[in-house]
Amino acid sequence: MRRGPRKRTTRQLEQVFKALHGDHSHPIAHEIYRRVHKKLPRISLATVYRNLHTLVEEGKIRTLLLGDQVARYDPETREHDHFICERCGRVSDVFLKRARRIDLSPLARDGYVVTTHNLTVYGMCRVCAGRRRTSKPSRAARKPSVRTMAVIRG
Amino acid sequence: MRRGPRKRTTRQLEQVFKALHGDHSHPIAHEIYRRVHKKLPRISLATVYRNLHTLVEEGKIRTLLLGDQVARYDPETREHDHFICERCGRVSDVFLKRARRIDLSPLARDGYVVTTHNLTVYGMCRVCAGRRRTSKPSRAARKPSVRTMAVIRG
DNA sequence: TTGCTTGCAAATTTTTTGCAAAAAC
DNA sequence: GTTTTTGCAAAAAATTTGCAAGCAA
Repeated sequence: MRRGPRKRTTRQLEQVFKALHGDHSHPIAHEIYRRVHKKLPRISLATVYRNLHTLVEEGKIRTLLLGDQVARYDPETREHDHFICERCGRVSDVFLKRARRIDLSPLARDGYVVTTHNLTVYGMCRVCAGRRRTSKPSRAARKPSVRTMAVIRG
Repeated sequence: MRRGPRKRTTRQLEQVFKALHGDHSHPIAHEIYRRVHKKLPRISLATVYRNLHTLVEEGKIRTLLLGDQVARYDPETREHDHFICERCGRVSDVFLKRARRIDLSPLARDGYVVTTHNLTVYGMCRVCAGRRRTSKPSRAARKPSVRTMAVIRG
């Protein structure tokens, strides 16, 4: 999972990991920077990016590229899927049972060698489904760009 | 699917659509620009982007955000999935039978309202699976960034 | 000490925008 | 003729990189 020189334990690396550990909000790099900045006011965004990459290489966190062209980071490394609320923008972890997951055998029969797959579901989260037409959409985590309206987000 | 003033038919719009029509290679904007540029040497990249957006709004093509933070465009508007070859970078359309697709009912039971979902599969395409360890990976369509090694691309 | 890591600034990459001129209808 | 679209250049937004100085081992 890693090659090259062994990594050193720096305050910056530790804090970047701490900022993400146990969090299920799938923050983007700048949000993580904001969090770490409170502990280490001199840290730079570049260092946050570099440490996020380090953590990904070490398998401690994962990068999520869910379709808004901005990388999100997830400390949940177990296999799981994601649900994106089209109203509030929140990204939730979703654990579908293995048996309920996708049958990819037709691909294998077709000559493809499958290593992994990714499933992202779109719709309304529980909170927003409740509020249905009461309040107007809040763009919580992220601005849903004009484009994302008619997009296949993969 | 559209609002605002009705669109005018320009040579630029026509050529952008032609450049994509019937193509299954999922090109990025710059590749489309390159193609159209042969026909209309004075076209600008901005115009290509604007026309791609127009075509998406009209439902003639789709935007694919598959995880490399670069938008791809697909003239195939029927519901389908994608396979990304981790060796050559090629993106293939994949049509899995409805019955074989994902059972999302657990989500509904959990209070989520599902509108769409997206499935992307990773592995080796037929061509590369044949060549297995003969030739070294070519980064055909796109550079697989270092990051994409340990990423959940969704 | 050695050499990986940081902070800062500048560079990259992809996409969007402002605006006057050109093209559609 | 009026209104949309284009081309060009500049702006934005996200991420990466060069480099001297700082720190971990």
